[in-house]
Amino acid sequence: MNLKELLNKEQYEAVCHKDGPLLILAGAGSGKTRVITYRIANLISEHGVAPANILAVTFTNKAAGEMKSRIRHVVGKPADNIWMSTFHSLGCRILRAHAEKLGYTKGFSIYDEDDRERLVKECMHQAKVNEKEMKPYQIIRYISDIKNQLLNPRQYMEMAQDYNNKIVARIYVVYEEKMKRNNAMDFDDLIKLPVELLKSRNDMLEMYREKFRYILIDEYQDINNSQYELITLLAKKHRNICVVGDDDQSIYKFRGADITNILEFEDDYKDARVIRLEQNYRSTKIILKAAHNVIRNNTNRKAKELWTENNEGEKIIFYYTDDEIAESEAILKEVDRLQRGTETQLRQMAVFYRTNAQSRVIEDRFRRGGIPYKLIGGLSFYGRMEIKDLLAYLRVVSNPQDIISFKRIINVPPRGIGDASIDKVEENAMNANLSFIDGLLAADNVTGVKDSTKNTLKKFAAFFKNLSENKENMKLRDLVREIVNRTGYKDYWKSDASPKSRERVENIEEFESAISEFEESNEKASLEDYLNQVALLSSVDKMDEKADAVTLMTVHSAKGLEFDVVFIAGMEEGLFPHKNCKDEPGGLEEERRLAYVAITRARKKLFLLSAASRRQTGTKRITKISPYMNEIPPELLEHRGRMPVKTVEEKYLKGTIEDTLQDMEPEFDMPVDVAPTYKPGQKVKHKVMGQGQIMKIEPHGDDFKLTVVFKKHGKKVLSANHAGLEKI
DNA sequence: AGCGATGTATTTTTT
DNA sequence: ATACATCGCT
Repeated sequence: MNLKELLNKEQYEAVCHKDGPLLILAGAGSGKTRVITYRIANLISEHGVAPANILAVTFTNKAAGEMKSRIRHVVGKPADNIWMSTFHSLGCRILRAHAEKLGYTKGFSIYDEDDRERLVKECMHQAKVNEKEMKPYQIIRYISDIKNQLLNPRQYMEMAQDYNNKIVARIYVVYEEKMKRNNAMDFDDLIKLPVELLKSRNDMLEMYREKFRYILIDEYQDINNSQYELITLLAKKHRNICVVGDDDQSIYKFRGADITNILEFEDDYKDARVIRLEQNYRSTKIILKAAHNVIRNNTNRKAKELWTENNEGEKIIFYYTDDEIAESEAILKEVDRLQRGTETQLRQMAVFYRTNAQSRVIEDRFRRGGIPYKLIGGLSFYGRMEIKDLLAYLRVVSNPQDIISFKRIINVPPRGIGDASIDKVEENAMNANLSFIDGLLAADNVTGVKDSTKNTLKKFAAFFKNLSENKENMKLRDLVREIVNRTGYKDYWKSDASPKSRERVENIEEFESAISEFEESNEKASLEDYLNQVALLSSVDKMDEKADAVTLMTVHSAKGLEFDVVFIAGMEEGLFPHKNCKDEPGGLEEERRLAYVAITRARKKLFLLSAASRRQTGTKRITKISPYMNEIPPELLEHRGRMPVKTVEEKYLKGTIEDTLQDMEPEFDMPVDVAPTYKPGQKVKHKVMGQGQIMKIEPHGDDFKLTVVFKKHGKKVLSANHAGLEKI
């Protein structure tokens, strides 16, 4: 392997660096993956480092798998001994080996946000917190933050000062108790608990420090506090830590990612070597220039500019459409044209959007237009209700302590078991110090539950107890078949002929074949392995590389990927940048980084789309073009679709009000049907002022403030209820 | 007690 | 639009 020929000067330096801390600042498309894989291969083949002594953390399991197979090409089978995965998979692997030391068993469940919310609701109930006071998902956010700070309930209790924090503290205590009783971990635990293990057990710390002599972390800019702690603990002794990242691509602040980790790496390791990769091999000059002109508006960043030897390329297309339907139409049209006209394959095209909700319209249009697509994230296969139900059935078998999963499926399909009965049985189990499943078996001791219900409960529990005891001897597929048939789950959906139910039956069958497939390709895998894999695979991991179809995904999911042609839909103020980011400190800068990430995914062709109006949660809103569009130099853009128009006011001052009626871009942020009587653009007549046009509607108490431009008197602000306007 | 129907608020992004 | 809670009916 002649590295000098394969790499540029900086890449070569990074690959050949052996011992000591190394920071690689790798811009978008600068060949980072290449550097990581060659560096690991080089450590093994040139420096004789044992693969088992290498730990590499990547952002997706897919990236890990790809790198591993490339390394295998160079060093062969020993590459399998490298620990290469995401942070959460790493944590899970450590915990599976040492669960008992922390008071869990190996079969612990991993709770996703959905399970967490169910649990939090129970906790709120138990801690006597009204759901109106704080919403469950807010509590989850708080708890997640607390766990990222590695705080236990007792520690947090002492710190909690203000009203909200005190409420959260009360719930957090109950939450942790219940999690432990359910033998369950959330995503945050998968990092927090390994840290606790290493901190409390010196033998464990020493063992893992000796094992992971060489550590490599990708996407370091998106690491949160607990992940930082974990890595720092492990790396402190040998200090062979190489981190790779780009401060301009930090987009996960909402889940605790802390950009200062990368900005301060050189303070943590004073002797750190720093290498910058600034040559871009991915995009055209025009795309790169546009990206730079957007990101340069951020103040909190390391100054830098990527460059490329690639072609100038084509102009970026700005597509302005009437509404989101027309937007999807435009995307479809362009996709179709590219697919026919050039050599671009569908798999080389992607549509990005800021929020998952935007995907539906695009999906519909693609489906009707006969263009195959793959949807990443959102309500994907594993997010479907029926699949989650089946997974809950499996989790009950794997972890009979998992009360949340039990409750999910205990009355699905309906067996006449209601909340009241469950509560009574659960309370009885608690008092008698029984597990939930044994509590069900002991249903006879409970008062106030019908005999028929008791029998159902007992039968139900006995069935799962039996499966749970025999799970080792059963094939996974048989386990699933047994569950699906014996619980009547499939028949339940089959009995209903609605298209929705038929789809569910199909999904159930697809699940059965998916599990068979898993079993065939992972012979030694247990039920627990399967459940872990399902819980920890990211949406991008589940992406089908082979299918020739257009990819639909959020900008967040797009990180680390690249496509020949990229469409970014919904370039509108309030959507991208999203309105919820306005109040958060640094929120707008983070949104801009998101835009930067989105733009830099494109190799050859970039489409940016805005719709003049958009329906959101049922109501239609007039939109404004995203400010990021103004940051891109106009000479890089080519316009398609309807023309952006000047404001009503501007037009009015120049011409007649009639001219403005056709094309206008009113400035308001109200649902159109909130003010039933008035609409922006509506021409009105006032007793004194005469003819005018409504430009802006804002809520004002129970009333609305109307901004009206009158022909004779210019702009006035009036109260909707008192102005006495007449529509004309 | 359990189920279905009606009314109402709404989550940006993800392991 | 959709999910979810609450309410009233069986």
